[in-house]
Amino acid sequence: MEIEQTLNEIFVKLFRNINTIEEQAIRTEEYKNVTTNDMHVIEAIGIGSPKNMTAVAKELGVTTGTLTISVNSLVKKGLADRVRSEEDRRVVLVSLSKKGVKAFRHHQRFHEEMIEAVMERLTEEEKVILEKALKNLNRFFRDKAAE
Amino acid sequence: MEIEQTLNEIFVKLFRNINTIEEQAIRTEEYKNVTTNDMHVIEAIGIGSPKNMTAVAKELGVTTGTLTISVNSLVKKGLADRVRSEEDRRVVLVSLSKKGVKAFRHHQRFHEEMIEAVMERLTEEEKVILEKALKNLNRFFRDKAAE
DNA sequence: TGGTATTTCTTTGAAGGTCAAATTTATTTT
DNA sequence: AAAATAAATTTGACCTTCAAAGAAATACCA
Repeated sequence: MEIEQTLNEIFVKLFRNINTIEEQAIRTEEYKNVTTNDMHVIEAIGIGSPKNMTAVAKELGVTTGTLTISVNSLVKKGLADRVRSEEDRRVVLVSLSKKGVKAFRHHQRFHEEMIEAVMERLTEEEKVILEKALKNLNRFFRDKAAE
Repeated sequence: MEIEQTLNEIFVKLFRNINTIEEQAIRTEEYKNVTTNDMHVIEAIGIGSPKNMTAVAKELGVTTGTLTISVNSLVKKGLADRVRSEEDRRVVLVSLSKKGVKAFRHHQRFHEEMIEAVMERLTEEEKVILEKALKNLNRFFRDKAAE
């Protein structure tokens, strides 16, 4: 009972504030004008080879129309480059600029820190249990989404 | 290494999709026009005695201007009632309507289901470990917010 | 008491993010 | 070549948010 209560409180806080929390982590001096959405799009573009709009939109689960607007923002801020494909001139390829890659790595560090914080003072055995619980959570979300 | 990787993937998904996930859970036939934000405000108003705008805004971490707009939406949808206080006529008291209370309980069930899903196949000992990890996460967020 | 300050809430203006539907441009199919 | 399909952008509408300004009521104090 006690634990269910604690879990519930944590989830409520998490759901309610997750955007704000992440936003605060992102908006340091250097990345003052980078929004959470910008950062999510940066993550989805990634540091590999350029991707077309449809692929990125699909990964993010947004329409391409929405992604167009997001990428406009990134390009305006100098975080991403947008190039028409030579093979198929309908296709637009997006990739991170130098500055974008830097932002990507910065955000990766935030994730790493978060994971370290969660793992803090957990033994290997305990980590395995945590993983199991989180996989349950993931499955719950997948099932919910499929409903 | 393996576990860190899994955790990272789960967190990325969680951060990116948490709103969508919750939205999908909320928007069943009966609550088609209830947004995630509506639901968060409903949670903050709660089923106890009426609350004034400032208190609810503070709990949600938004400005009172924002809350005014949110409450407009709830009132328009018949989910909340808004009454001027008799003691202090500057104060506006908001409370859930019958329909609002019903929505509140509906969302509570979503939380319960989620927690059940996470707890699935965890022993009591394992639950304690999960709680420990989530408290770490909570502390991390609190520290980040305070920075 | 009467005027100033403070408090509570709402309004306004601006900016992001989102979608569905319409449009444009390019490629594929027939 | 014409029609169908595909990729991306544009448009119009809605929701959420904030900061700043405004309105109304209460508190303070001289």
